[in-house]
Amino acid sequence: MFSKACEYGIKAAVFIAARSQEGKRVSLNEIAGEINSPVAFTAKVLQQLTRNNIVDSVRGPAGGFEINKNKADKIRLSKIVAAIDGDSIYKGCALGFQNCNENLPCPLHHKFVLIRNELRQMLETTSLLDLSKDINDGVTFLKS
Amino acid sequence: MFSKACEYGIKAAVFIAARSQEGKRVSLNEIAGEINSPVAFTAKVLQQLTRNNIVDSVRGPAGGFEINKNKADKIRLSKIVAAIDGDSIYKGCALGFQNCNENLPCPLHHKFVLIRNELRQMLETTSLLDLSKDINDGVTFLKS
DNA sequence: TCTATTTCGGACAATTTTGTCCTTTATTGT
DNA sequence: ACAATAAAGGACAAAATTGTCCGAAATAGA
Repeated sequence: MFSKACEYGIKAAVFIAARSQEGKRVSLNEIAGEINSPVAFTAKVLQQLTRNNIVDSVRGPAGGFEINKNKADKIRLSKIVAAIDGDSIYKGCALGFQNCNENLPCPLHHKFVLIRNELRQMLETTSLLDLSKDINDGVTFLKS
Repeated sequence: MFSKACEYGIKAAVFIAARSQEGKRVSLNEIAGEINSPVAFTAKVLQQLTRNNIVDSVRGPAGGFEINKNKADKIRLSKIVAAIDGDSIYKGCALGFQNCNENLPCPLHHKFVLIRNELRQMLETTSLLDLSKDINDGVTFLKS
């Protein structure tokens, strides 16, 4: 479904958002520890999120990553996924055709339309605020 | 979503099923030409399908691949996907956790359950016969 | 200013996926 | 038996993804 990079990206963003809601900035090491990901690789993913203005980074002592408290509700999952994996998972053809559509449908086109739209809907309506609340309420988890 | 190998596998299986419904056996070269895939790589994918008893192969002159006319309605898309990519796309966690469930849900678990079930439902109910009919009726296509 | 901390960024390495080439094996027709 | 055809299978190559390492740049505090 999602690439490893994207999985880490989503987990990291959710964790950063959760801590940011509580007014706390988190470091790369904290993040990697919390989401159980390779530190250096996670750093690369975080760079992508930073360049895409999804998270803000601060260098130096007591630096780290954060997400503006008031912006978490405006950052949708689709933005994170698009920044790392592109939007083909929720916009593209199931069989990889570039120009699959109602007029030139692939064998799965009609069967897949509903699923893709539902996935798209989910990604485009779910915000980091939603997800971070669940984490802070202890009803969802970033580790197994 | 699906790997390239799986995309080729689905396309190839649909094409073989379509031709088999018309009593025709098809060669590797015909298949690769029809679905626009690299010949040698497609051969590997077809081997996987053959080993999994999804298609039958016949060597020698006038040989090729076929799918028993009466079995096409019993072969579900899920079987093909599972043979090539495994079942994690329609059974696994969106964030890659091995033990994500109602008791230990990842941040996306509840939002993803519906989508995954719908995908699973689609893959487990769609047969090669269904898909091959559309091809033979000229309402869906294997090439762009 | 100096040091410690932390992200940034480039280069590199390992692994997986994708793709190629060539030999072997089976089968058919002559 | 022989030649031609087509899949099977092994070895290898290229590309993409995942992951590591290390020095540079920025920043805060002493």
